Amino acid sequence: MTENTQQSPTPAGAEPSNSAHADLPTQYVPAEVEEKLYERWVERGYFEADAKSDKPPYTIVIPPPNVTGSLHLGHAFEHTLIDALTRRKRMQGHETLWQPGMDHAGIATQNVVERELAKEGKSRHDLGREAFVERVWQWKSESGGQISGQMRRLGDGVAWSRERFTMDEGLSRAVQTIFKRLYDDELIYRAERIINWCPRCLTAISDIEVEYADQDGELVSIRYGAGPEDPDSIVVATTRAETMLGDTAVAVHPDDERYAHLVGTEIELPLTGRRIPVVADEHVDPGFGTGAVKVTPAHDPNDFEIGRRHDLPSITVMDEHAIITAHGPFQGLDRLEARSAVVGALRAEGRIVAEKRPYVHSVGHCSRCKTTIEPRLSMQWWVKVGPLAQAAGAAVRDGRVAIHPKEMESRYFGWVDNLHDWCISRQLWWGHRIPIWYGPDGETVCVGPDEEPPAGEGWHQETDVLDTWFSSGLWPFSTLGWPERTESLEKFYPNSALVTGYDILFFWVARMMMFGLYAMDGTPPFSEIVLHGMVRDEHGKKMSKAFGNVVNPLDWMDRYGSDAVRFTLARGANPGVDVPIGEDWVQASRNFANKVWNATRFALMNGATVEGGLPAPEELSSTDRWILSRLNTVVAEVDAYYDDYQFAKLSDLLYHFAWDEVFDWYVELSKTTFAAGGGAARASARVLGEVLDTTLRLLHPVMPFVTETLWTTLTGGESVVIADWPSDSGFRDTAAEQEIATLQQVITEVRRFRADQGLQPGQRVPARLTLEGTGLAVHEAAIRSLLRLQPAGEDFRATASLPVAGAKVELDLSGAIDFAAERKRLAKDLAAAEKELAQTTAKLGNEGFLAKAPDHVVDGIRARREQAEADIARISAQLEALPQV
RNA sequence: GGGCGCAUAGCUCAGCGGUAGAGCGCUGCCCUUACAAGGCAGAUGUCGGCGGUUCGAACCCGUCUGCGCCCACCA
Repeated sequence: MTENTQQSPTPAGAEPSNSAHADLPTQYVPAEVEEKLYERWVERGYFEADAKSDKPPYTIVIPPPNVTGSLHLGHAFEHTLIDALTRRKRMQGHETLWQPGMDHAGIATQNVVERELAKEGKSRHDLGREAFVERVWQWKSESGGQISGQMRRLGDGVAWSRERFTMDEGLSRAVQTIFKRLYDDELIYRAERIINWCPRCLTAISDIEVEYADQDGELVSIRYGAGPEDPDSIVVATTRAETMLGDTAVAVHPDDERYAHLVGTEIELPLTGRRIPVVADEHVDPGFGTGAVKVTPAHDPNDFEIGRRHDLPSITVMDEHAIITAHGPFQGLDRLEARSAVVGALRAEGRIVAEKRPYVHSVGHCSRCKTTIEPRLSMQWWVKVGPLAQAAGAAVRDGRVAIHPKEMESRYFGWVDNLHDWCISRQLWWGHRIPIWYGPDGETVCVGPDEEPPAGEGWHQETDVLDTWFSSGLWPFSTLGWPERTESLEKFYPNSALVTGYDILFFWVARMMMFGLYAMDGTPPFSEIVLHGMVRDEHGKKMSKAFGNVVNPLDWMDRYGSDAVRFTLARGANPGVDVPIGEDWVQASRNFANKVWNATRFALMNGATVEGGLPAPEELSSTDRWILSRLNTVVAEVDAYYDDYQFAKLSDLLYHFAWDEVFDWYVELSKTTFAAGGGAARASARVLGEVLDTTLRLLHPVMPFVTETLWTTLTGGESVVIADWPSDSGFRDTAAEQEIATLQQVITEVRRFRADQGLQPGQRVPARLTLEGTGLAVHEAAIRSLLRLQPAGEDFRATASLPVAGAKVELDLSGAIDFAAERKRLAKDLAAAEKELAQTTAKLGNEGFLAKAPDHVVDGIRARREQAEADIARISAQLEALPQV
């Protein structure tokens, strides 16, 4: 962009000036303006939020991206929505905060840095904890900038001065504070349980970090007992044969008569020489398999519960790498090697009585590295979620928090109502270290943020860190300074809306609800939860590296501009539904941006202005009144869509209003007015200025860059970022709307005729217009211009007559006309109209319909019948007007 | 095993009780002095199948088929 965006506007009443558009090239080139505009916005502080402001607050926090990552189209999509919401609210006069920041993303980040180390042939253990963490910080400082750079490219209007990181000192303090409070309230505790263990990441993970997938396995049935001849042997089935090394019982249902005599006895566990008890437990389904279950308390969550009920020992047979530790021939084998080795050994003993393979069952995998999860008995820290989850459910049930789209509520309730305690400890080095200190005599002390850890011999801090979602759960208030009661916290908490993908409803949203309600004395963290879908490719397929359909948004932004990418994403954003996106569609959006650009250029060339008040309606042409009436309707509709988070609807509406109505009709109709000059031209120039000014402001939240360039050029205003959001003036002119609709009908019909006749679009045709009684007389010049009609000369000889909507257009086609084709076409139209007439007449003769249908429907049918009658008359007249061949 | 959702034009999707829509794609004509990244005109659908409710169903109910997603201690 050049300096002239800062020029003062065309003076009121001046002749159309060419100065403003002089430097606007004929095509919009995003790369030339976007970066400069963004830097200007930031320099001027438009995106900063003032806690002291007396404007009403509007707050949205960024779903913090992983520091090590880079933005993908999903982020671009999410940011487009958030940015659009906040930009609109800013224009509406709110003190707007779009809180930026990033997440330390515990496991994910640690994995990335470990991979880097692996390239150097090192492991984190070679560095040691301290050096490793230092290395991660270094990595963070290198890659964190990448994301903010991408956000700038996107045009994200975030308050950069407030950028936060979940491992910041302040946020760490928030973590420590809430941990301490939860601990003191006995909502955090330590317990030994079966947890989901990732043998690759070497840490516990929570239930929702496990992804289940159907997988082929082998179900083997094993005879426990003295041997095949033993009448009291019991057959059990398993897909994880290696765990039998840790079996400490066989369980049967208490009512199962087949096994009743064995309950309380002991049975031989093959391969081990051990004898294990047979217990009766309700959990066993007597109808499944043989009705008997092997029990491995140390390696299966169900078995753990059974073991607890029957006071069974737990025998751990695998280490943290899932290598067999049990003494014997299997020691040192990996779990899969052990599985086949155990089955082989059992088979050799004749103890395998049945095998079923493939046997499809659901297997859990680490969501971070896809390694098969190994249930493992271990000591971990837990959040007792009962009371927290109940409050989180209640806040939505009683309407304090709304979920959009509403269908997602059932998922939310299903989760918070059936939540198991949350395992929050991770055996990682990157993260918030749990503020617990253990004493020499087994004491446990939770250390608050301002407290000194216990000193002295034998005290040491817990080595585990917290689940990364523990800190992101505090994000809506930790970023505002909590636990301090800062001005920002007072001003911007609760947040207004929370915009994020439905995929992290449980991971993040539910946790924020729980922590927000708990930490902020029952005030939910936000009042609206807006869940968007996932970005997919143009065929609706998930984007993934494996499919090779991953798109780098920067690539598209480079080629088509940020506005095009944003507009495409917004236009696909139906609530809660996945959004497919393809390059063709981005091109279409780029074309739209270019269209807006050129329409504004045209307007400027014709003196469009925003100076002075709008002329009174009675001083305006019906064309002007029509577009102003439509404009205000659109303003109201866009507002309604925004309030309902209907981004696709509002984008589509603006696209069609701008392109179809303003550019293709209003601008075209106004060309003759501008050409004629005078008062009417000045009035239209003012109206066009008004329409563009408003349309650009309406478009700005979804297309910030092109609208900024054009709006400042058009209005001379400082920036559309801080312009007022348009409001519906209430002006409506249905008569003008009707008149223009008729005008459009006439023009379309004649154009159709011309096209059917093979007349070249630019070819001038002598014509006589009869417009009396149609109300269209004032539009004669425009009609002639749009239809390329010349005045009828002395030798005028009409060869085609088109009566349309009461108007009559006689064309002198000098014999070039294809009457047969036209007759055929009109006959087809006539048949359609007659069918319509028959249908509507039948309907109006239906007593049930008349009795039960609402008035407006009946009136609608009447109108259709009248229209059909009119069409028949019109087409008949056209047919008659055709010369007989 | 439980729950939710989706099947509408070639593709991707709106519409969710009263004449079947959009974008892209497609066909024809045009560089009509803002824009060919454009203009004008046009073609295209037994709204997944079968029943039912209704004066009227793409829309409501039932059912079948095919997909997708979420949840679950599927030994």
